[in-house]
Amino acid sequence: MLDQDLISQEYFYNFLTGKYSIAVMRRLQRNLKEAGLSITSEQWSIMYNLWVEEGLTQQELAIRTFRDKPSVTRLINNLERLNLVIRVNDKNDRRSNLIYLTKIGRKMKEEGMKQANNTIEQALGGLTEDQIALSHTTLHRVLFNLK
Amino acid sequence: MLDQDLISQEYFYNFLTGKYSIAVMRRLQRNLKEAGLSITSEQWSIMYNLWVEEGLTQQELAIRTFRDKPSVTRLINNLERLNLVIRVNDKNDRRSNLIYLTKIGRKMKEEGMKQANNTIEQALGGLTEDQIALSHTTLHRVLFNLK
DNA sequence: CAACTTAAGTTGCGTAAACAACCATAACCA
DNA sequence: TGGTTATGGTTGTTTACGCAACTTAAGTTG
Repeated sequence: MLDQDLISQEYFYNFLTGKYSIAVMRRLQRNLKEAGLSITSEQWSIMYNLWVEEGLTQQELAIRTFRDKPSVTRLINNLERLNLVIRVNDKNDRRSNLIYLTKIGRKMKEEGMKQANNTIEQALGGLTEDQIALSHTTLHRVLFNLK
Repeated sequence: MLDQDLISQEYFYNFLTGKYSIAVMRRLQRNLKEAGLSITSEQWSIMYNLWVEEGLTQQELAIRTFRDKPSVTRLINNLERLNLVIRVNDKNDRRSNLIYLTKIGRKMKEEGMKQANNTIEQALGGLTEDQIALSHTTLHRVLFNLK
């Protein structure tokens, strides 16, 4: 095996063990904290989806965040305890909870998105538009393959 | 904002919340399980580094797996309980533990690597060599930026 | 409409993460 | 050489994850 192959292999295994995403999520966490937002990167991913659209069910949030139902249940529990979201029982389907933001949750959007964009800039610094677009395609395919 | 921009933004935020890596790690976990290996993907990442080189310190494993020291302590605890690795106190530096594989741990290499390669194939199916090489460059840069 | 299946959410259990505080040993240096 | 600093590892606390089992409500069908 050539050296080049070894390096490629290492890249694959880094990918496999989440090294890249650990790095990104850790940075997001840090940026949120430094901006005075005491939420985790996992909680951020729920909040992000609610900033885009309120009144989603937990099921829908699970799909959009790629987490399982129990994880969402507990994330919502914690966010509810932080007074950032509330569960509203769906009148039409009493099995479902519709998740809405509180005033505090809505107010957090501006700074929350700012820190997210900040993190992305830090992560992608020095890369060209083309490079970014291409890895977009690649990662999209990965998600498609594994779904 | 154009639709295309919205899609790009979504890609960024997926990246931020670890969606891709959750997918990959979950698949690795599943493949390991189906092959009868009862280790987690996190444990796999420790084992992988030991399959490459035995006798590493926990500190060195922390660096190579991009995890913090307490995480490695507990991963090694669990792997030791599974009789896959052992801690050997370093005679030259009594603060350090050198981590070695047991016979069982060494025997696991073949199937463990097979399932890893399997997972990578599943994840990257349908992508060209060029696409893979390019996202390699991109992700490498990300790691460099955030380190 | 009763029996069966599907769907939404919760709970239990074992594992893993980050961060801070801590202990023991080694290295530094004045 | 004695005190300070740096390093390797562990422990405590809170949060999060995956999987399986469970409850309750909806939908399906004979």
